[in-house]
Amino acid sequence: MTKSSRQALPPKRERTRRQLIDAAIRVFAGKGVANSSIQEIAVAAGVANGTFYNHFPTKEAVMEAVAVQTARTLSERIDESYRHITDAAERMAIGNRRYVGLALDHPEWARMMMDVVLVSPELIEVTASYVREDLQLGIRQGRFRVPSQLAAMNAIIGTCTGAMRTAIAGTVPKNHAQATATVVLRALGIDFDEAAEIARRPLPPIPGGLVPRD
Amino acid sequence: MTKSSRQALPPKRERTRRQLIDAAIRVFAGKGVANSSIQEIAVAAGVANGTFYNHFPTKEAVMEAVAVQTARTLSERIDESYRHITDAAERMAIGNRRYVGLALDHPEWARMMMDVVLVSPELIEVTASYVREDLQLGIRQGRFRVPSQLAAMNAIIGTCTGAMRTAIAGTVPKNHAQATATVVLRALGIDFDEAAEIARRPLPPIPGGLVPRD
Amino acid sequence: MTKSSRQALPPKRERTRRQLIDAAIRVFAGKGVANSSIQEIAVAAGVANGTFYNHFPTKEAVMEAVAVQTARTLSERIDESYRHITDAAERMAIGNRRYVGLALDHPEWARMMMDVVLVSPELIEVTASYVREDLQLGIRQGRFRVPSQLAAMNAIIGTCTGAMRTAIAGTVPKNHAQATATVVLRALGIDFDEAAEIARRPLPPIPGGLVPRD
Amino acid sequence: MTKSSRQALPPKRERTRRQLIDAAIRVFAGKGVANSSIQEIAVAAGVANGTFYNHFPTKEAVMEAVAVQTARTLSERIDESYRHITDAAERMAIGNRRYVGLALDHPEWARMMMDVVLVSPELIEVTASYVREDLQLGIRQGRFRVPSQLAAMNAIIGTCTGAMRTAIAGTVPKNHAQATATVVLRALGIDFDEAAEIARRPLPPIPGGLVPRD
DNA sequence: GATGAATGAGGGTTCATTCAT
DNA sequence: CATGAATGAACCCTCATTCAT
Repeated sequence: MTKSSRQALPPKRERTRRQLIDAAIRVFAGKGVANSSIQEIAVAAGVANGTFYNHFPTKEAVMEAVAVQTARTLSERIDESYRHITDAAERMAIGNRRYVGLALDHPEWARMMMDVVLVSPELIEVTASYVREDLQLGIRQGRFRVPSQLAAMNAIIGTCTGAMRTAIAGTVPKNHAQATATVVLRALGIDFDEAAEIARRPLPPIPGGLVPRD
Repeated sequence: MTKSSRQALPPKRERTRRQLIDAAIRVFAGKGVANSSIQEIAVAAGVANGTFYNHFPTKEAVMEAVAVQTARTLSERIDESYRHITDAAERMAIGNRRYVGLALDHPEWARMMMDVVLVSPELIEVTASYVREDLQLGIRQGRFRVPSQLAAMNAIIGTCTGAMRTAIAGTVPKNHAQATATVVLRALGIDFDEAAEIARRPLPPIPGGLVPRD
Repeated sequence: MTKSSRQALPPKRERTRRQLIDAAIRVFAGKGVANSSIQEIAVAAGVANGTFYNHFPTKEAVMEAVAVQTARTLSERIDESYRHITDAAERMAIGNRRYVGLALDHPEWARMMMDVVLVSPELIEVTASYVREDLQLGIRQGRFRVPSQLAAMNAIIGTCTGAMRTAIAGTVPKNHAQATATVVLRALGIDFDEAAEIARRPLPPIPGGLVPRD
Repeated sequence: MTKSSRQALPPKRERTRRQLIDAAIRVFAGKGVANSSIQEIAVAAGVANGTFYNHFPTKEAVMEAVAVQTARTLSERIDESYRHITDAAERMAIGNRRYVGLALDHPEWARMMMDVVLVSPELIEVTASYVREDLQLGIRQGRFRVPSQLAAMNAIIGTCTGAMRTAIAGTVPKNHAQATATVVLRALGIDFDEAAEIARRPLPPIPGGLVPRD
């Protein structure tokens, strides 16, 4: 077959797969992961329900794909936006505020992410790996002092997760994202005034926005 | 008839209700809340499925009952065990370690609690109210310094939740509970060495154990 | 016990029975016979559901009681209101208009009656017996001429039933009851102008109203 | 493949739908609409219960399909059989007798039809529209004189319905259909002797019989 | 008689998954 | 590969009915 001889990846199959993932994201965001059926995803993707199974063996599989794509996209964009920052504390404060801000600006999106993570907890590792690098950087820099890496990771992710949840749930104070970042920095050993100051620094811009299309 | 002359309430209904709640706890602990059906709960309680509906209109209703009973029992026992402690920091460190310890000692139980909370997030308030009192006590005592109460609550609960989740998921370092308490105290403004020291103090005993029957 | 020594009928049992029938009427009128449960009737009657079975062996039994009481009450009141009318045609026109008027004034009531009749068609005989007497009277008087009594009964009851149904369903012309009575009289052999005139004559008053309480 | 090259529509879906409708007709005729379950219909159709829901969202939906198909078939066959008759009175008398005859010859069928109509009364309109045309034709021809079209329609349909019901219920006189038609004609203003004569005229034949297969 | 908790058959509905076309 | 009809297990929930108190 002569098919596009230039591009190695067969484009048709890949496109359908992407349609399904995108559709899943929309459906999950709209009705929550638990209330979404495969049929709805197929309809939203504009394909027959049987087609789903040519790409994903099960619902969890598509959730995993959604989680991976979402987390990867998010992490990459955030990471890129502060590539020039070298202080681990500041990097941490930026990352934390990004996630809380996501929950404030796109609550359904954030809810979907957290839903997905709940079902396949190992997927949090995609995000966690970025966080861990900054944590380890801070430790190497002597900026952070923690009793154990695991406890520190739990503190960072748990605090942010909690902050996102309250942000999604309803009204939060104006300084929610800053306060969250401040608390995290303190948990990592930065003292109060400096933590608060770092958490107030302006966020670097993100060229294409944080959330792809929507 | 001599029946308990003091308590007038017909015991039958209440007993069945209790059977159902207990059965729900067992079933939830065994297969997770999401995978548990009402029929299974009824069977586990040794009653007909229709009986369930004489007591709870829906699965969420029984989950609420489970959550309330669980959280209340737990909170009360923990609270009672450190009634004599006046330092908010120490109180906090005890409470935190209790919950992490629960996840280490009774992972299915802990998993069940977290499942239930996820479905009806408002139920976390039962536990949170105890936490909040210690937080406010610490603030009044000048022990804690936080950028916002909400952020602090998120840090406490989020960090502990994360620690419980990792404890449930698999292997954690021996000092997991201590490290978690230390990090939380640091997030609240206690400095490292003191936080670590407080988190190492022995836990007061709990007379009847933390988890009722099992 | 001295119980009312005067009244022969034990009043308690009879009162409960009546409560149940009245409650059934209310519930049936409110939600339709098919959607009404025995439990609802018991609750509406203010008794325990088990009590129902001390009075009626089954749902149909209470429906029958409802139908008999309703039809009897209605028929008796209507009959009494035109006891002084001797012309069978006029009697017929009054009866027809009463029923159509019932559907116009108390649609839920009428709907309930028709529901009940549908489930136990033999109960229509309670009402039909009154109609039949007027039909036979008219035949004896030489006012009516019909090919068969059965066909005539079907015409009278069928036409009124249809008129009631359309009345319940929605908008009908102002003269609906009159037009219905006119058509029936014509089916029985009265010529147009006289039929129309008879159907326009004023209805005799009904002292206590047609429908008991409501 | 030679498949029917003319009709492009995929035949599978339509065939299953038809199976379901036919099965519903059989089941409804056998046990009454109210006592028929969707599962029974599915079994009778030889498909899985879930398949039902690929075609009808609810029991009422299949009832509607049944009613429409039944009423349409019936009306069309009857209509066609007297296409050559121009006198509205005779047309009316034929139609009336057809329906009463249906109840006499195929009581379960007739019962099913009436059951279905009871649940979705708007479906009677399919049949009523044919009746209405003859009524209006008669009025234009000066054959009929009625106080209101609605009352006349109620008389026609109500009388026939009643006659069908008594026919289904049990014994009726030999001239039942004729007597019914006579009474209806009289309600519409035809005088007795002519009405009786018209109602006695022979019925035009119906080529394939009135009821399809059974 | 009245009570009301318990029963359990039965019905409606969903949905992940299969498979012939 | 895509299609989409069919499948059937599993679930939720209702409610007439029973029965010990």
